[in-house]
Amino acid sequence: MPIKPTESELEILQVLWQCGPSTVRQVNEKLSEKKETGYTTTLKLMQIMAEKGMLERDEQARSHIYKPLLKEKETQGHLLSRFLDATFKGSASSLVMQLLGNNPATKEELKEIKSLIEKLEGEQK
Amino acid sequence: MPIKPTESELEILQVLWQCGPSTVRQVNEKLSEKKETGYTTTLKLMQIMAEKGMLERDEQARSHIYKPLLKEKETQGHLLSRFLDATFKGSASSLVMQLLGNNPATKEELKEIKSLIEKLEGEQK
DNA sequence: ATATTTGTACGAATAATTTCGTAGAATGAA
DNA sequence: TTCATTCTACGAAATTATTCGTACAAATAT
Repeated sequence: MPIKPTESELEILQVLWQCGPSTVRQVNEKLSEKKETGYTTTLKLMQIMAEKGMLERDEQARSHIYKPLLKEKETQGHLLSRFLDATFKGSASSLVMQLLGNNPATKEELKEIKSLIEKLEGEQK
Repeated sequence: MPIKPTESELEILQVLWQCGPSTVRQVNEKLSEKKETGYTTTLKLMQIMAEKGMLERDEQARSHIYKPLLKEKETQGHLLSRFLDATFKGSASSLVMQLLGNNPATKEELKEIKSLIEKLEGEQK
């Protein structure tokens, strides 16, 4: 059973994936751009995540440096597949319909997706 | 801010969307197919959902009949857009890539999606 | 050297969600 | 009638997630 990060944990992972290994302060600063967040709150969360095996920390320096042990794509994949089941009863096409129908995608995104589909159709034969 | 059903609440909504207005027992029976669930647990949840305005209940008969006040598509849309932001930083195309890359879709699904994209590309111009 | 700042540790308060036990009313069967 | 079953109501325990205060060690500045 793959690890399921909570919402707050995911926010932290996003920062680490984007910025690379970071200190609590750096992560907290980044999170604070979006929303009010206490330093010790972020600290505690990251400590818990380390305990859970989501993060690894380097205690060499006084400010510990954390890095993600979960891979971005892989985690997105797990979360997506859970979400797909819970919300769309597993129907990928309903999800995509809903997605493209509502959230207007850019022309580039559409082209990108289309070419992926064509590639898949090719493979499938 | 749209209402955000919790996971358990969503499971109940799914049953009601699929089966139409139902009693607690009917919902509980349906849920039990998938996983162990106590009757009073389901009852309590549905009562709370009614308080929150997610369900409406008809108290005419002794067994109250509940029906969803949230629309399926609409709710899926809200949940999806939250999920998209939280997990894919809002990038619809990454989500679709991940989705089609992993969960193999059928030929029909792919065709369906492709024609939707072509329609959208047409509109956009 | 002493005061200020910056860091970790950690317990515990708070909040949100889920589960369950028990009471008692209504219904149905023996 | 009397007993068993099927409901709702509801409080409260159990669980999970989030937030925060305080203590104190290390580093830095005055």
